[in-house]
Amino acid sequence: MTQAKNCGRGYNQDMDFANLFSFWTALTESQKNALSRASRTETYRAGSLIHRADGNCKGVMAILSGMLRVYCVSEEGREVTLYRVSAGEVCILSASCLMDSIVFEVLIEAVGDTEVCLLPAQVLHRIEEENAAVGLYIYKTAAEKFSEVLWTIQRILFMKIDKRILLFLREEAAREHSNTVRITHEELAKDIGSVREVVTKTLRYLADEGTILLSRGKISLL
Amino acid sequence: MTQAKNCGRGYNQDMDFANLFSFWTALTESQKNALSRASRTETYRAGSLIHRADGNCKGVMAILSGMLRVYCVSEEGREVTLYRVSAGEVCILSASCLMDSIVFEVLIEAVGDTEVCLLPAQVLHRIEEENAAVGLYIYKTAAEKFSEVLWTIQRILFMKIDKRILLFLREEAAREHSNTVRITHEELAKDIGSVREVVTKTLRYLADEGTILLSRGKISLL
DNA sequence: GCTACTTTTGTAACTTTATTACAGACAGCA
DNA sequence: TGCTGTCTGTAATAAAGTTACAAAAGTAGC
Repeated sequence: MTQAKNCGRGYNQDMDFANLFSFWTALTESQKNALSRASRTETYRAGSLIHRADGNCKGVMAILSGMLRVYCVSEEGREVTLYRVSAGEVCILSASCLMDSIVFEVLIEAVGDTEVCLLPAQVLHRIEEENAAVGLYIYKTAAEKFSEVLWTIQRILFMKIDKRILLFLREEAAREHSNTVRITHEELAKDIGSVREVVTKTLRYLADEGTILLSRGKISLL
Repeated sequence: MTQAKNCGRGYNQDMDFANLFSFWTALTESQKNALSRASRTETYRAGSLIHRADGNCKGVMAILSGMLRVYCVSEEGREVTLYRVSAGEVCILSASCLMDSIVFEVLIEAVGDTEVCLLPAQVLHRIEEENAAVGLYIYKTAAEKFSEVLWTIQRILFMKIDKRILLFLREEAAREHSNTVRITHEELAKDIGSVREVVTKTLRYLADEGTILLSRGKISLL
């Protein structure tokens, strides 16, 4: 029914889109057609920058495979990860230009090689003016993400470094169904909003204590 | 036309509401009537708590006079101010229960004696189901506030304490059209996300340097 | 295998900020 | 005037971030 030039190749593409984007069912047929025709898959190399702080932005993207990292940077280059977006989830801040009178100073990069289904900002913007459900979806999804970010921030502000590290490792372990997490101290530092040297020292302390086991590029929970 | 039992007593109450709440014009007559009848003014004493972290919440409130402070607290009781809401502005996080699948761990207190026009959550929730503009307004306003919060957080994470203090003082001075700010070190510490002792020391340094002038309960910019 | 190179980890000295603890200064009021 | 509570000052210590450098582990080319 709806025709996607680039995004998805299933028998029932309408259902594919509906699974990726929860506002899909609120669209008219012609809106669905316009969006699915404008949609396209994009592939990003590990480490490549998808979104900068300046005005222009790509649009709403559903992650098909891989992972994105949304983070902010200080003038000196210190990074703090706000959250990650994994396969099956939607990245909304890559559509920040659709939210007027709001400017987010955030960057988005691909963690591993990442494939997304992109709904371009331009087309979404046009449809938003016809259909209030689109605007509602965008702002609601953004607000949801921000509530997550607030939790992350509260951890950084109030929790001591050793607890933050352990909490992060346990969450990662649970997500990957393994008690070994493949990550460098540098990455871990960015994820918990700290710096590499402090993370290294704290990890060493936790290892001496017998809580974790360290090896190059990976950490095992005991 | 619309009848407000408690909120406002002007000749043209419809216009009053429209000035306070930008979604007002998108409502039907009966919705306006229902809301304005359910609305009420509430007065809070300086320092009183308006919103806790738990589930229940009051609703959307426009500040008529005074000021609210939205902040979060650590387990040990350390407070960090996220933002303030002044007369003429709208407090949206006091309606957090209207945003489903979102939980904000924030508190709201009255800074000075404060008078608000409250649109109760219950009634708003009913109207939201009939009129998409209400939901859009709520989530959009929340997203806007969060973008402000993100700036505040970035300051706390990346900016040194002396710059943060001076920036805050200059903003306060501009807002009050006076280069003397009435505030205690304790309050200032909460506002910039630090602690009183550090603020006292830094202020002393700035005073010795000749940038500011200190006296009990107030700080003057030179 | 050996060497050159990159990435990752380790460590130490130092700075900044937070925590803990206590004391003095000031203002209002009984 | 003295009492009381709030506000400010200070110091010792702990936690975290910064700067600087080096060792260890992995990778690629020969």
